[in-house]
Amino acid sequence: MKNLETLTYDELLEEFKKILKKNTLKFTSQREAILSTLYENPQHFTSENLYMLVKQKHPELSIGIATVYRTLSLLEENGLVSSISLGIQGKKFEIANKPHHDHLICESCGKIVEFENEKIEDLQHQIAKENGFVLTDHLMQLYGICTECQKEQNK
Amino acid sequence: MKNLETLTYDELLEEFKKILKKNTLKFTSQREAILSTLYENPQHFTSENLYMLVKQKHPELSIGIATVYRTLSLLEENGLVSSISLGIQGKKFEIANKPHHDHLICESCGKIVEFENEKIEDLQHQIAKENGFVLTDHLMQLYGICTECQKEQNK
DNA sequence: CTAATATCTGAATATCATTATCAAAAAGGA
DNA sequence: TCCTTTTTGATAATGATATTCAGATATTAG
Repeated sequence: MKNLETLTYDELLEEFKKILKKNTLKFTSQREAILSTLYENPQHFTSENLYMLVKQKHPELSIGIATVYRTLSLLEENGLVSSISLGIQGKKFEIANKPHHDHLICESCGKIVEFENEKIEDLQHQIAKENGFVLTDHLMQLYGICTECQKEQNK
Repeated sequence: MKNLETLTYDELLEEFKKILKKNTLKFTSQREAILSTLYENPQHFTSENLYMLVKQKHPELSIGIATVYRTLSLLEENGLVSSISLGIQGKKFEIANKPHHDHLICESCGKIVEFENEKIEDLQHQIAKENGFVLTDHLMQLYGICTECQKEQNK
């Protein structure tokens, strides 16, 4: 698979069709609507939020929440979408056509800032190695209070 | 509060009683059974696992799953217990009387190795600062395949 | 293009972990 | 000990996600 970071929507769509074909799955208008909505809105969505936006953007289609869940799982299994678990706030999804990054999350307003840090990645590999693990993935979330919410608290 | 890392069980119990008193809560045998089970078994428990172990260790007590959930929340709010969210595998709890650490998790067998790395912690604070955040907490989980499971796969 | 077949869909229902409710029991202060 | 408040376990409620199923749709062979 090409590096997802550089994909245009058409290329992403081709990637998706290739995956579908490989798994004997069908290309449907619901699946495309979900993919295009994710591509056009590179934010973090809950399943419910995405469901509502897809319905709004594609009023001509009938679409059910179950299809959104099914398609998100499919996309995530195949690396086109990534997710983060936010405890009480639930699970959020985003399109995976951007460089790897981690998340800095405001505990007050829920704002998510993306960042990436190569030094930390290197250290993570080193730690895994020291413990005899082959590293396959990682999750790093920093929690804090953003500038705006700090001001809010001082009022 | 004293540094939890150095606490004996009796000291931990005193800490707990102090917290209860401060919040006008009562010291009950169920609450003590949960705390002592966590102290004597410094592993990672799901609520369900802990519930079963407490029942087994204290057959003389009647104990309900709801009480386990309630007590874990209480302990976590007061820093005596910490938790990690493991996606599909659910939420796991452990007693917080050890140094801060993060987790390296085997995706094959579920084994959890604890580690701590000061350099990463420093970098995390730096990242938060660069983005105007005051850091309150963080979550770092490394996923991989442990030595044993690597051997297993090569059989 | 058409027919045949497998996959998909939405709606409804089921599931599973966690939380809320409530009446009876226990704790702890006077 | 008594009285008030909190706690408890059982059960019901909740909410997010998964499953079921019959009708709709996509793909493929011809």
